[in-house]
Parts: sequence; C-alpha cells; structure tokens
Amino acid sequence: MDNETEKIIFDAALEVFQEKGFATAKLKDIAERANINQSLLHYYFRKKEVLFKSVLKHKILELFNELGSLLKEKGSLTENMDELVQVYHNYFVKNPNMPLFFISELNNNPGIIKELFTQEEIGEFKRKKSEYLKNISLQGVGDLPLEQLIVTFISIIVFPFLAKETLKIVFDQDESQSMEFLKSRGQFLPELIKKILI
Amino acid sequence: MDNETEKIIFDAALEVFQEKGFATAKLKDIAERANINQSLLHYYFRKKEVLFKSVLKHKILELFNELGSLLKEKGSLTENMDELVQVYHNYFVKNPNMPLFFISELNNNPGIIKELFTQEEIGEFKRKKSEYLKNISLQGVGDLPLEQLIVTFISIIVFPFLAKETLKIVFDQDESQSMEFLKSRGQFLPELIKKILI
DNA sequence: GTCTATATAACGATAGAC
DNA sequence: GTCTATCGTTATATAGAC
Repeated sequence: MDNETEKIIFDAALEVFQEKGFATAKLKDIAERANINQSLLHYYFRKKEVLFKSVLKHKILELFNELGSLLKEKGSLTENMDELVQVYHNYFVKNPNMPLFFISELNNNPGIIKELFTQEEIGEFKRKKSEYLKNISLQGVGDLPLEQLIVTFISIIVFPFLAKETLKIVFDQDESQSMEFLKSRGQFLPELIKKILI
Repeated sequence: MDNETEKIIFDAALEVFQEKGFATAKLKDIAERANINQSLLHYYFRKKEVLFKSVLKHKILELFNELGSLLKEKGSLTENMDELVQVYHNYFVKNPNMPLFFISELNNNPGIIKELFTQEEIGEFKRKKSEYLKNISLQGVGDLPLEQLIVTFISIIVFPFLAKETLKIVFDQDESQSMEFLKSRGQFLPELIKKILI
C-alpha cells in the first residue's frame, strides 16, 4: 500500500465489508467511513469487486500468518493444543466479525479462492496442510476420527463468534455481556479440550 | 397458504432466500425458480421484505416445532442428550442451508425477531427457555459452566453445516463427500458428548 | 489526485390491459 | 389472477474540469 489515501480507503473497506458482506456493503458507506469522495474508490480500485477481493485476500493471509506460523513451530498439535486454541480464540476476540464474513462470502462464491490465489499458492497450502495432518495422526487421539476431531475443535472455538448476534438474542445478552461471554470462553476451552482428548 | 400460485412462490422464495440471503437474493431469481411472472410476487406478497419475513418466520417456527416439542417431552436434557443431538443433527441434514441463513440474517438485522413475533410470543419463548434451563441445572454437569456447555453442544452440531462450503475447500471435498461427512458426524456426536459430560 | 456531473444498469415496485 | 410496459430509486461506474 504505497499511497496514503489508498490505505485509508482500504481500511474503511475492511471494516464495512466485514460488517455487511459484499452484497450489502455500499460504496457510499465505504466512502463516508473513509471520509473521501466516492469516485476516489474507483480511481484507486477501479471496481467494487476489486476492492472486495483485495480485502478478502488480506484477511485470509492474515489468518494464515497468525495461525500457520504457530502450526509450523510446534511439533505436535495434541501436545500444544491448549496454546493453539488460545491463540485462535484471542485472534477472534480481536476480529469478532471475521468468521461470519469469511464463511458467508465463501458460501456465496465457492470459487473465489481460485480467483484470489495462484495454483502455486494453493498447492503450497495443501502441502503444508498434509504435513500438519501427518504430525497429528502420528500422535494418535484415541478412537475418534481425526477429521471429525479437527472440525470439533474449530467448531467450539469459532461458532460462538459466528453466532454472536443469535446468541445475544437467545441468552438475552447486551453487547458487553456478549463480549464478556466470548472472552471468558477462552478459559473454558482448555478444560473442555482436556475432556475430549482423554 | 390458501392459493396454489402463492404456495409455489413461497416455496421458491424459501429456497432462494436460504441459498443467497435477503440482500443477494433477487426477485428475478425467485420468479424464475417458481416459473411465474415477476409481478405476481408483488400481487401475492406486495414487497420483497414481506415475502422474506414470511419465509424467515416459517423457518423459525419450523425449528421450534421440530426441536421444542422434544425438549418439552423429556424431563432432563442430560439424560436424553444423545437423542436430542440426533434430532437436531438430522434436522440440519435435511436443511443444510438453514443455519447460515438464520445466523446471517439475524446478524444483518438483530431487531427482526421483534418485527416477526408479538411480545406475547417472545414472552412465551422466554418462559419455556427458563423452564428447560431449570431442568438442566438440577441435574448438574460437573464443574463446567452451564451456558458454555450449551453453546458447546450447539457449536459441535451446527458449525459443520454453517461452514459447509469452507470445509469443502479446506478438506478438498466435493458435494457428495461433504454430505457424507456431515451425515457420518451423526454417529460421532454421541461419543463426543459422552466424553464431555463425564 | 480530487472533485462535480452524469451515464448506465439493476432492481423493486406500480399501472393498466386482458 | 396474470401479463406487458414502465416508473422511480439506488448503486456502480465513467467523463471531464480543476
């Protein structure tokens, strides 16, 4: 991001797209959030779609860098599960809108990953993934199927952020109570995982 | 639904809104799916918003009838957790798009519940909820916080449906492999819950 | 680079013939 | 009830002055 205005626009777009998604977010909203003229959006990013893809790609890479580096350092997932879960959880505390944004947009446009990344980048991702999986399976986790276990861990970490607004209604929480609930879940998760892995 | 055409429109709207959400779904899509003229949508439902609310309310009530009746019959949740989880899971196998539809729309419009239901209906829901909660807390589930446990159970059931498209990408699944994964999770869940509740 | 003015297209919604 | 034609609005995008 070599330009100042471009960065301001990008940051505003980051917020608005995450809050509203591609279809609901309006260029007008982004321009107002950035405090710039709407036509500047086109000067820097040409089209709404380009701006959106730029934002989405940035968020995907951010997630990978934040979490992938941890996976690389640790030899075994099962040994360091608590720490791993904490890092994930803390990331989502700081980015509460990110999970729903991510899942919704991938749902609306399943092919978008191939538009955002080259074949080499996707290949590199797959290579890393199978490397991690090999590590995990060597450790063994009892008689539970590995893929189901992985999905389970992602579920218990991510779902409360995804369903934040729904849970607020079901449990009669206001915004601060909801944030408190999500934060305190960070303490709860290690206990829970201990029970599952035994 | 007293009219034939109205029913056809409603069913088409049910599908399209669930697949795309309110903002992304177009009246054109719904009319084409229903094989009717677009202006008929207005004749029967006046506005897109009315049609959408009609669909959303129907899905919420469907979920309540399917699952609430079970909660009413059973004395204790912990005793019948396996069966309860199976009923939930099977419901979502039949309605895989429903969770993301529901959570996205509630996220986009948190006040919509108050527009769909009367104060009496909402009060009745809260009354039932605290009744169930009383039942559960009497049983006791060790030292784990109750609300966190409830959210955990919902997480491990619902998240895989929410993140269906994302998981397809991460685990390299095609559509039929994804459905197989979701179905087989029904067998996995009781084992998992046993571990958590011990 | 930034602005105003305007073109273009999509979409929701309505009017009116049948 | 169902259709065609069309309106009004909003959103994206472009042209051109500065």
